[in-house]
Amino acid sequence: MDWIMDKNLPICPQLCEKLCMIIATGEISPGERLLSVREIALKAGVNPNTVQKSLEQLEHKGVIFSRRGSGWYVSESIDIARSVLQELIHSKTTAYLSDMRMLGLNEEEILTVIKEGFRCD
Amino acid sequence: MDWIMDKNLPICPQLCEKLCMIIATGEISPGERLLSVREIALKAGVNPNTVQKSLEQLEHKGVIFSRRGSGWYVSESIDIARSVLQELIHSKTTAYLSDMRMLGLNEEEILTVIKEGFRCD
DNA sequence: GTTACTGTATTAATACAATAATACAGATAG
DNA sequence: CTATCTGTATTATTGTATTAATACAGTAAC
Repeated sequence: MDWIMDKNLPICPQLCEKLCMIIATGEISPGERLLSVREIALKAGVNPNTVQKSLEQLEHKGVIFSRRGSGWYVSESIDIARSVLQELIHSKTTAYLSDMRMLGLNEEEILTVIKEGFRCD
Repeated sequence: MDWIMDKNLPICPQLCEKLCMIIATGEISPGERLLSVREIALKAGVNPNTVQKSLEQLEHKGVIFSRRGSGWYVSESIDIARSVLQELIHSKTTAYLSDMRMLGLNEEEILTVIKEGFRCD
């Protein structure tokens, strides 16, 4: 995991997504401990308060839980993390398609620009 | 043109996109006058200052120009507006593809979620 | 020339995200 | 027990987007 953040976009959701990926892919298993708030903040180059906020949001969704004074731990199942990612994929796709239609593209044209995007990296 | 804004997203770029669409589609022709700053603000339900800022950004790109005391007018060519839209399509697509890869999807899976998105509206 | 419309500029207030700097309390290893 | 690591909470500050309320100057119609 690279912990490279885009400083032009909101930090908090970026952190949530990265942490979810780590958990959904099994890089950290259920019951295992995450890096500490301060360690994540250091690695990502962001404020500990922002990390704390992200962790609390994931806790609210049931992805992780905290033991005060000990650390943050992955919940018993990674299905929650996976469904959070699925929800993200769905909402981002819906927003993208809405944008493209707003910009005057039909379905065929959308597929064309997507495939063009595949070639240009 | 509907002038319905998403209050959860930044207003200024939304206005720029809408105005660009109006011009690129020929709804207002080169040399023709746009609605006044205050009229747009009223129709879109936003602040006149925000409209002003959007118009200045489009002026900087050469899409429109202003005549003080008279109004805002579409530039002689609509090619500029069209290229601005093309640039928007490209950057939004690049950002979307980057997101999807960050979320662990490969090209085939991206095409799948796009086509699913077509069905669900 | 007056009126009513334009664009333009300025200042203040509000809301929010993120940072910064602490402080405190629980956990754990020595 | 103590030191040091944890999470947690609080307050202040910064930067940005937006709103709000004006004020001023140019344009156009009458």
